[in-house]
Amino acid sequence: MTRRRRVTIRDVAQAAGVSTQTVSRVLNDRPDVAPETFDRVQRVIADTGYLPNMLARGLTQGRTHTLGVVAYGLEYFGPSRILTGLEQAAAATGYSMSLTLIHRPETEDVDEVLAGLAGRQVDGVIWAIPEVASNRSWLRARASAMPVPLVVVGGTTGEDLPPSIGIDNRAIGRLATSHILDGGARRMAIVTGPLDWWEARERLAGWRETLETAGSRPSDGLIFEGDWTPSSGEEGLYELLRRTPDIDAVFASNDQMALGVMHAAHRLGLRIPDELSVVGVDDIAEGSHFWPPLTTVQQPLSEAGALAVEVVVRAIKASRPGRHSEDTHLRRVNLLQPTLIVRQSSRQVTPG
Amino acid sequence: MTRRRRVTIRDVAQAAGVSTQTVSRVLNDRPDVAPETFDRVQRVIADTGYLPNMLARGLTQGRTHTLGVVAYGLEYFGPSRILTGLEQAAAATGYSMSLTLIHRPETEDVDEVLAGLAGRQVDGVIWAIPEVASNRSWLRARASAMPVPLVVVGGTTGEDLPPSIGIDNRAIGRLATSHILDGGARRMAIVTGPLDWWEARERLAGWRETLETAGSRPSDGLIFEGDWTPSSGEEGLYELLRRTPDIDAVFASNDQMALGVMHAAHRLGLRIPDELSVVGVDDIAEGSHFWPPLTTVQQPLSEAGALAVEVVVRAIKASRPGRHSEDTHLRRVNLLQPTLIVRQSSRQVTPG
DNA sequence: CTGAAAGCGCTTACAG
DNA sequence: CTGAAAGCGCTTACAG
Repeated sequence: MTRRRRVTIRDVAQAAGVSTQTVSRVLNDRPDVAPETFDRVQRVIADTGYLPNMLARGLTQGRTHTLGVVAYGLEYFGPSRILTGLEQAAAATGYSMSLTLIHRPETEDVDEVLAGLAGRQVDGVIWAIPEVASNRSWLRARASAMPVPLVVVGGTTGEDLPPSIGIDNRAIGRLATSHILDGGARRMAIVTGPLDWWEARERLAGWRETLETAGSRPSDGLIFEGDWTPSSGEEGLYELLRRTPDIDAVFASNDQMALGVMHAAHRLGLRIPDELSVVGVDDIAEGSHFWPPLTTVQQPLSEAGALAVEVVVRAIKASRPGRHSEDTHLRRVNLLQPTLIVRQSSRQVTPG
Repeated sequence: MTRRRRVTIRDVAQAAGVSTQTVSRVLNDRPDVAPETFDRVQRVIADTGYLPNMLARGLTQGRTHTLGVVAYGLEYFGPSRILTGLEQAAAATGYSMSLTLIHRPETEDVDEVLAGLAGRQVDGVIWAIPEVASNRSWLRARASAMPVPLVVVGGTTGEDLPPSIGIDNRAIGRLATSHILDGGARRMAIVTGPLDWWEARERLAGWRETLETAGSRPSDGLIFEGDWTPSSGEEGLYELLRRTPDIDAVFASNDQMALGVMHAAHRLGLRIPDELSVVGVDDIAEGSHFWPPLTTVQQPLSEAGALAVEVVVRAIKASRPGRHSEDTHLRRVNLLQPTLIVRQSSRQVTPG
C-alpha cells in the first residue's frame, strides 16, 4: 500500500488561487480575509482533506499544544484514575498528551525521560509519580533545568519545588480512624503502605494523630507495614493478632490490603464488623461487593488530574512572552479533600 | 521565571567551529567525521546541554518516532493492562506515545481524533478500542484513509480491515466452561458482558459450544446479560435462580461480575463451591483474596499490547520508500491464547 | 572528511 | 484585504 504524498498548504493555495499566507489566515481564523476568499479556501480545504502539519506549525509558533505526562503504575487504581482525569482535562483544553511510563517510582534515570519530552518540545510537563524514597529531591534539580513549566500531581512539594496537586492523605487517615473510633473500637491496628511512600506515611500520621487526640496510645505493636497488595493485608492481620490478640479494628491503607485483612479474618473465623472493623482507602469498584461491603475513603483522583492540567496550562500561559505577571493566583501546594464512604465492614455508632 | 532561549544546532556549530551539517552528522552518529572533530562537537553538546528539536527533525525526515494510541476505559482492567504493554514495547522500540482517550467505545466522532493524530504526524496508529456495536464498520473507512499504518488491538478484524491483535475470547469461554463441567456441574448458567461487545458474544459462544459438545442444552433461560459491573453479577444470580432454581454453577464473563455473583450467593446462603461453582475472567489482583479465592481465566493483555506495537512498527518500516516488499510475514489476525487459573471458587474433579 | 545551498511545511512581521 | 520574503531548526543531496 503506497501512501500518496500529503496535501500541503501550497497545494491548497494553488487550488484556491491565493497565497499560502492567505490559506494560513483562514486556517487560523483570522478576521482579515474577504468572506468570499474565506469560503473558497475553506471549500478547497474540505475537498482536499487538507490537514495542517502540526510539526511545522509548532516549529514556527514555538508551541506544540502537547503536554508531557510522566506516570507510574497504570495497573494501580490511583494512577489510572489520575491519568484519566489528566487526559480528559487536557483534551478539553485543546492539548494532546505524550505519555511516558516509569517502571519504578524511585528510579533515577528519568533524566532522559525529561530530555525526551523537552526535545519533543512539549509545552509543559505533568509529573504523576508518587513521592517515594528520595525521588523528590532529584526532581528539584531537574525541574528547574526544564525549559517548560512542570507540575507534580500525587503528593506535595516544598518551597523550592514545582507546584503540586495532591490529596490530603493525612485527612484520609483521620477520617478512617475517627470513624472507627466512633464505632466504639478499643484497640485499632493499622496496615500501612510501604513507608518510603509519602502517602503511606501521611495516612499513618493521620491514624496516629487521631488516636492520640482521643487519648489512646498508638504503639508500634499496632503498626504493620504492607506493600499495597492483598497478600500483605492478609499477612498483616495474622501478624498483628499474634502481637496484640485483642485488636478489634484495622485501618488498611488501601482497599486491596483491606480485602486481604478481611480474607484473613474469614480464615480465622472472626466476624466482620462485630469482632473486627475494617476500613480501606480508594473505593475501588469491587469494594461494594466484598463480603461484607467495605467501608472506605474515597480520593478525588480524577479531579486532581484535572487540576494539574489547569495549573500547568496556566503556568504555560504565564510564561509566554508579553506576560510577565507574577503567578500569584497559582497556589503552589494544593491538597484536595477525601470523603468517607460507610458500608458494612465497620461498626456503626449504636444510638442510645 | 523567564525561560532563556534554547540552544540550537547553530549555537553548537558556532561554539565547536564547524558547520551545522557536521554537528548533524555527530548527532546522528554518522561514520564520516574525523574522530577529533567528533569529540569536540560532542563536548560542546554536553557542555551546552543541547537537545535536538524533534519537530525540526521530524519535519525534514518525514517521521516522528511517535505512535498514536487511541484507547477506551483506562479505569478497567483490560484496557489499562493493554496500555501498559503498549507503552513499554513502544519505549523499548524507541517510539514515544501520543495518547487519546475515547469516552464511549461506540462513539462516532473519532474522525477528529484520527485527524488530530495524522496532523501531529504520528508514524502509526494503534486502535485500542473494544469492538462494540458497529464501531468496526466505520473504522474500516477511516483506516484506509489514514496516511499511516493502523493496527487494532483488542478484537479481531475481517479481510478489509487493518491488522488486529486480540485474545481468543471463544477459548476463554471454552476453558471456563469445560473446567466447570469437569468439576461435575449439572446446570451451568452464564452471566455475559453486554452483548453488543464482541468479547462478550465470543465468551458466550464458547460457553454454548462447550455445553453442546458435552451433550447439554444451553437454553436461553441460563443466560443473563450483565454490564461488567459487580452489581450486574449480583442481580444476575438472583434472576437466574428465579428462572432456574437448580443452577449449580455460573460462568461470569469477568471477575467483577463473578464477585457480584459470589456476593449474591453469600446473601442467599449458598455455599461456594459446594452448592455453586463460580468462575470469572481477567485474574484481577483482588481475585486471589476473594472469599473463596476466585477461579478465573487470565488473558495475555500486555503481550497483546506489545505485539500490537511490533506489528505496527513493522508496517511502518514496510511502508517506507525503497521497500516495497509485500508484508507476507504480517499475519492480519492474531489471536492470543488465555490460561485457566484454578482456585477455590469452583468444584474440582473428585478422584475415584 | 567538511561545508554552502536548498528544502521540510508552516507562520510572522512587513509592504502595499 | 492580500502577497513576497524571511525564518523556525533541522537534514538531505551535492560539491569539493
